[in-house]
This record gives sequence, C-alpha cells and structure tokens, in this order.
Amino acid sequence: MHNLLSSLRIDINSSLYLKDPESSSLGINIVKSSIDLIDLYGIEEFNFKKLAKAIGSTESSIYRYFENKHRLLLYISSLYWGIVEFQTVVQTNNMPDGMEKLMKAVETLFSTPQTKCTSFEIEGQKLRHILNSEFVKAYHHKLVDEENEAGYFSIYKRLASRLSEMIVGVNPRYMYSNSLASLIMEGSLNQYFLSEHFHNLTDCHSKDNLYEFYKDLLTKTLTS
Amino acid sequence: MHNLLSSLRIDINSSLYLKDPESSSLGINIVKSSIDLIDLYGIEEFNFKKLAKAIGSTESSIYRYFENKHRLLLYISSLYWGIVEFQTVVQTNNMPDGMEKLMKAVETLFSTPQTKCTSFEIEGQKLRHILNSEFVKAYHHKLVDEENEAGYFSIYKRLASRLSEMIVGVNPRYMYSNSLASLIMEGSLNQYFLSEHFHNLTDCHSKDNLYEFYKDLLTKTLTS
DNA sequence: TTTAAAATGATAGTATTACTATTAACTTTG
DNA sequence: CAAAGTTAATAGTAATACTATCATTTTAAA
Repeated sequence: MHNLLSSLRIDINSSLYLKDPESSSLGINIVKSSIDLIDLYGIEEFNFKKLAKAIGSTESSIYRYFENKHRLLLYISSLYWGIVEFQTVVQTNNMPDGMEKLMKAVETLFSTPQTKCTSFEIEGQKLRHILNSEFVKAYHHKLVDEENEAGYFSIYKRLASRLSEMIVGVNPRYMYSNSLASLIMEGSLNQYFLSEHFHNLTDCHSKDNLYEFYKDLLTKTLTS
Repeated sequence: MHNLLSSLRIDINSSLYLKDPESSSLGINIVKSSIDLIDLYGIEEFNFKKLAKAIGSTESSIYRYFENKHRLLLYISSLYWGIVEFQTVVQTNNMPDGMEKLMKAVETLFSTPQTKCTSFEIEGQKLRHILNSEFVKAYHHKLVDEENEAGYFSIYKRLASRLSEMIVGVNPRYMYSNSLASLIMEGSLNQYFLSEHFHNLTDCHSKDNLYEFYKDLLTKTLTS
C-alpha cells in the first residue's frame, strides 16, 4: 500500500473557483496570504486590493482565480472541513467500539487541523481561527439555498452525516442524531469564539475542557 | 400591584442609537420597516437608501437615529433578547421546581417572541427569522471586543447568565453550566436556520420537535 | 528554437455603498 | 408669535467591488 497521505488531495468543488489555485504558485499564494489577511482584518475589512498588495500581484489577477471574496471564503472553509474530515476518517478507521469511535471523532473536531496534507503551507491555528470567526458568515447568506444546491457545502454536510452515523452506531434508538451532529460541529467553532470574546459565556477555555464538556454531554445523552 | 406589562419598557443600551427611535413616529417607522427589509434582503443587501425609500423619508434622517446598519442590527437584536428575557422571567417566576423552571425557560426560548410589550408593532415571526439568519453576524465582528465592552450584548449575556443559574439550580455539581446555557441559546437560533436551509442537518422541523430535542439533552445531561 | 497559447501585469473605468455636509422647510413648545 | 428642534432635499466624497482592455512575460508544443 502506497502512502495515502502524500497522494491524497482534498477535493474541493470546482465551481468555487474560476481557476484552480493549486495549479500555480500565484494561486497558492492567493490562498495562503488570504488566510493571513482574513485572520488579521476579518472578512468585512478584507478585500482583493489588500490581498494583491500583500502578494505583490494585482486585483485583476486574483479575480482570475476567484469570483469574489465570498467564494474565496467558501473555498477556505471547504479546505478546513476537508482536512477535518480526512483526519476524522483516518483516526477512527477500524475502531470497533462505537463510543470510542465517536469520542475520537469529537476530539479530532476540536483539534488543530493538520494542514500538511494540502498544497498550501498554512498555519493550522490560523485556519481554525478564521473558521471560528468567519464560517457562520459563509452560510448565513442570502444565497445559501443556491449555493447549497451547487454543492458548496457538501464536505461540511458529509462530515455531519458521518458524525450522525457514528451517533446512531452508539445508540440506534436515539432520534436526533442529525441535530446532535450539527450541534457538535457548530459548537466546535462557536465555543472557541466564546472563550476568546465572551469569556463568561463558557466554562471551557482549553481544547481539553471543551472536549470533556462534549464528551460528558454525548455520553449521558446517548447511554442513559 | 399595577400592570407590569404595560409599564415595562425594554431597556436597550442608549449608545446603540443617536436618537431614541421610540421617541418619535419616524424612529418607530425606521425600526419597524428595517425589520421587514432585513428579513427580505438580508443584512448585506439591506441599506439605508432602501429603508429611506420604504418609509418615505431620507437617508440623512435615518442617520440621525442610527450611526450605521450594524448598530441598527444590534438594536434589533437587543430588542429580541429583551423580549425573550422578559418572557422567560415572567413565565418562570415563582416556579419552585428547578427542572420545571429550566424546561419552561427553554420552551420560551424556542417560541415566537411576544412583541406586544414594545412600542413597535412587529411580527414576532419576522423578528425571530431575522435573528436566526443575522444575529451571528452581529457578534462575529471585528469590533466585538469593544462593542462587548460598551455593553451592546449585555441583555444577551444576562439571559445566558439566568439560564446558567437555572442549570445550576437543577444540578449544582454540573461543571459546564455557562457553556450549556450558550449552547442552548445558540441552538435556539441555529437549529431553525438548519431546518430552513440545511434540512438534512437536523431532525427537528417544528418548535415542538426542537423543544423535545433539547429537553432530552438537558434531562439526561443534568440528571444522570 | 521557434511559435503559439496561456498566464499575469498594468492601467483605466463604472456602479454602488456608506457615509458627511449644508441649507431649507416644517413642527412643536413656551 | 418666536425660537428651538426636527426632518427633508440635495449634493458631494471616499472606498469598494468589480469589469475591460491591452501589453508583457512565461510555458509548452512543434
């Protein structure tokens, strides 16, 4: 068996970009640098002018890769969820015990993404930080239904579906596996945001704490 | 005891507006109509030009009430959470049983807000719908720390704190009451959004369903 | 190695947005 | 009735989010 990690490529919906950013060094720079800048400015204050300046290129060149910054954010989001999905699958593969498997998946969800499996040299922490702050804006959007139809959220939904299946694996009689899966995924971003900006709204100020909170919640919900 | 409802006024942080919209019919129209338009267009496509046109006034007049549309959204959000907090307090008042009290609060959280207790004739459903879609953008914002410092989220945080206390009332040994309270409040908006736009990501497609999901979650988490 | 094709850069321009400023008209209150 | 306060009308500005065009550079195929 050859090295799965090195030959793997996260398959991002091609209608998210005009030209595949992985196909050129400019494209790679666009994605890499956009992550720095979105993290720095937030998506509202981020624009292609700033990005062009940062990579020593021009706006028009960037527009050849991405239609607009919203699509770029969706691309970055897919990249994140793709990494998380990949890690989840690898880490939980062949685990016989359902509960152990689910817990491993949850732990992965709350961990820093391993960006090595991409063409981009990205800091995992930065990528996660963007998702914590900006992902909700990627889907709380007027065009969400069209974009969903176009498959822009398919990786996210697939991961939710995997989690849901794991939940059913633990307790086949549990009636809210989809809602619970979404709740955990949403929480994996939001609880970090709360910890950073609304300290008193959460009791979890570390990855371990958070993991314990959800572990407790899931164990009790699914086994009692 | 005089009528609490009729004399009550939801106390919204006065630095959210330049001139109190409740102080004039123009102000009331601004808030009323903005709810219609934000619901229709979403906050990104909504602007003061459209709002001015809708109420037969001018942009400059609106700018005398609100510094910008973001502040207006924060105002509307405070109004929503103020109503929910009020209802929660009224409904759970003097309930001796902790669990019953918490469940009542959760039920209120998932209900349509009673807008009668405001100066504005607003459709509760519309107000809730805006919150479902737009509230996350009100606080996932680059200036969130300053705005939080300025007290723009104090009603939201106070309600979270009340819920947290109720949770502790049910189980004083439970260690994550704040996180759990936030999780429920967040869920009270997000799960509706999922039901509308990502049908497969949730199992709850009615208020009752949703309420049952959280009731189950809370009962098991706090009593086992 | 030439040549065509593709990618990128440079520059310019447009429509819209999010305001600010000024002055005039109207309304309310003392 | 006069003064003060409120609103309307109009104009203007800086920034944003693009689009278009054409020149130049890079790459890849013959």
